[in-house]
Amino acid sequence: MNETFKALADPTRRQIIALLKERDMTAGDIAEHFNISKPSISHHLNLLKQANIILDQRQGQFIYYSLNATVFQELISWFMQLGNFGGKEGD
Amino acid sequence: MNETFKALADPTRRQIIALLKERDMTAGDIAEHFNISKPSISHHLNLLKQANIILDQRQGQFIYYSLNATVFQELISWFMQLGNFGGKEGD
DNA sequence: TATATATTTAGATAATTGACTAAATATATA
DNA sequence: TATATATTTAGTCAATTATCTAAATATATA
Repeated sequence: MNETFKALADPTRRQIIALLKERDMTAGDIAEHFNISKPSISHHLNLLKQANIILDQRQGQFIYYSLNATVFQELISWFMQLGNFGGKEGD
Repeated sequence: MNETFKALADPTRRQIIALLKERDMTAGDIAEHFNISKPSISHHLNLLKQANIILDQRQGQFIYYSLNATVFQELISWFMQLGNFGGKEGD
């Protein structure tokens, strides 16, 4: 869980997540949306992968990245249990 | 939003959140649950406060900290829109 | 006022992190 | 095999962060 939160604690990585929400993309496609070097993007992708937030799948020369919805479900659960959201209001 | 995610990206701070989920506590009460110095705890509390995750309220010599549920609602929304969770399964 | 308790602020330091360039690896194709 | 493209790995460096001790501030009370 710590890896996951740390992975989310960076604006570039959250932007990558936002991009992957729209469609699966290659590392190169993703890199083109930023002003930072490809190795740096690769590093961010790696952290997101370690955190289980994204999945990768090689297709020939390309590696396609996609979101792993499962992790977001878990995160939502984590937040839900904090606030007793949506539950019974009885004290 | 970045401040919020960064505040969550630390195990000590998430443990503080877990403690405050149970009941409001003074800075000293919180510090007793950890093996780190009070100034360090104070620093973590400050980051959580900046991130709007906790609220503080002085009562005499003591400062009581409590969770700010509003922020968690916002975070849940953030995650929800990523995965189209719980929505229409069409497409 | 003087003293005790609760907490924060200041300043220093070691560890972590995000960025870079250069080099390596994997695949496709001539 | 040789070459081109896509991506990662390695190594370095500056900025950020978590921690500490010492000192300052705020409140309560004798």
